[in-house]
Amino acid sequence: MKPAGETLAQHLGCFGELPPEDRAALAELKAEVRDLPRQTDVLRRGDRPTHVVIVLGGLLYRYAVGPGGGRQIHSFYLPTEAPSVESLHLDYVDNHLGAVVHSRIGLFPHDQLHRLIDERPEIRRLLWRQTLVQGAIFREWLARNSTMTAYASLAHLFCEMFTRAQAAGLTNGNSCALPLTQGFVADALGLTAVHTNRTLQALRETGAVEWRSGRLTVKDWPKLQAIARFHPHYLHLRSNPRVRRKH
Amino acid sequence: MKPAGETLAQHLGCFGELPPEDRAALAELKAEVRDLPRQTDVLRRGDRPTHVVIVLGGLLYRYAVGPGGGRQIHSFYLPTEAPSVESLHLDYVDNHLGAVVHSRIGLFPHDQLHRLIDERPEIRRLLWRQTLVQGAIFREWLARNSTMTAYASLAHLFCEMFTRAQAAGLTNGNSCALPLTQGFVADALGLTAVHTNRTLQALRETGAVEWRSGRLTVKDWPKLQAIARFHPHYLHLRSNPRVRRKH
DNA sequence: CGCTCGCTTGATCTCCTTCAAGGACAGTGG
DNA sequence: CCACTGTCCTTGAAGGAGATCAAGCGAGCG
Repeated sequence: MKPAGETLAQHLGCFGELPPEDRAALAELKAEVRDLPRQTDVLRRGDRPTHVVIVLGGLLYRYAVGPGGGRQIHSFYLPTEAPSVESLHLDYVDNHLGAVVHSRIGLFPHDQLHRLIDERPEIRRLLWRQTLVQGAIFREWLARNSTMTAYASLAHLFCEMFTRAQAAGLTNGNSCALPLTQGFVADALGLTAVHTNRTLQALRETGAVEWRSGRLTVKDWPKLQAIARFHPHYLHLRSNPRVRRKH
Repeated sequence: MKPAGETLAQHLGCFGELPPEDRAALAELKAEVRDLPRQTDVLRRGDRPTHVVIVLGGLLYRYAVGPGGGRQIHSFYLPTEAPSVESLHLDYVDNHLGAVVHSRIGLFPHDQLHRLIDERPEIRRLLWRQTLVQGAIFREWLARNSTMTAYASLAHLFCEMFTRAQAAGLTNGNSCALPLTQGFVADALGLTAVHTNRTLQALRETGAVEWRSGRLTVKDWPKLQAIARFHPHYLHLRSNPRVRRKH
């Protein structure tokens, strides 16, 4: 497997130009690699992390648990993505980070990253930007869960995950791994598992998308995108042919 | 009125210690001050701003307009707050920023702030942190709008706005200005104006809170907080007596 | 004085929840 | 090899939170 530092460089490269020296500096980062069994947490609310997490394999998710035991999932994290860069500048984390399925993560010590941030403005710029894109995703999820029907919401989630998988180089033709259960999706969309199931069936019948046994297959992207009203500008990806930036 | 640079310093001070030199450096920032009539926009989706906005008076809001014309409000911005710090590192903004009521804003040129960011690590840290706290607020709104009832959601919004007003030094005893219409609140909570109205009446009847003609009065904070299940940790405010951080 | 904007109320409809239960499948232990 | 168990998916029926449609009212304002 590629060293974790290179993976981080690849991820940051999704958001902007990264000079070769900076890329090399990232590649030299030492990361502790750790395996996470499914349904275990890396970070819990209130923790004061000393490392930044990068996903090397599997699937992570960020979530909060409400007083009634209800779980709100804030985001899913594919391999190459970095879910906790923000911990560099917040003294405690305000939600949980766990593994959906058995996963492998890398841990970069804060001090190493802070050194790079101090010395290399481009790395700083892209790390910062990465946290801002996270914020943009949260806003999009807010709008989606607040205003869209279950039907469109589900399609939207599929569009986003597929687009991000594409940016991460994880797609295989028109399909990618998405090892979630319907319960996880329900908690991301703010629905019940029952209704998610029924909505999924409706989506399947359109023939636009298939999602079975942990694998997502986009059979008709324009149709799926139309159902979801999906526009990837909020992901701030560069060099994705599908992304048309407004100038 | 206090110079805009000092206001920015005050705001950043809500999130962490700011050395006197840094505070002085901020205070020397030159800002263009501008008046905004109500219901006008400062930034529109796709813009490439050259300045960072700070609210000096009135009330701003960040929003997106869906394909069906539906408006999702992502946040409100009180005086002293800075809604567009993220534009320093994103090349285009992905939603609109407008004035709810007649407002006054300050505009800091990007290059001036970039200079401070390069030269003053503490300012950089707090500016970055400010953007991360924004992200935390979006996550909280996501969870609120996705999982809470209209009744609790409305209470939650009141709790948040009052707490933020307190941090900004804008409260007067147990009340603060909140010059919104019910339609704005509805679009923030993902409800209709009609249902917002009915929910508001239910909240009024509890005697916990009053919100009339643009002024919010918290008559029973513990009760309101209990209804909303409000915990301010996500605001990452320091030195707010009400904030109990988990260690 | 009339007009617009925002608040309020009523009646009906629907999307989603809740509760309940059956079935498919994998892992485990006898 | 086969019961046993848990997890996930699926389906049905009933109930509720909030949407939608429609209309009246009050206050600020040109």
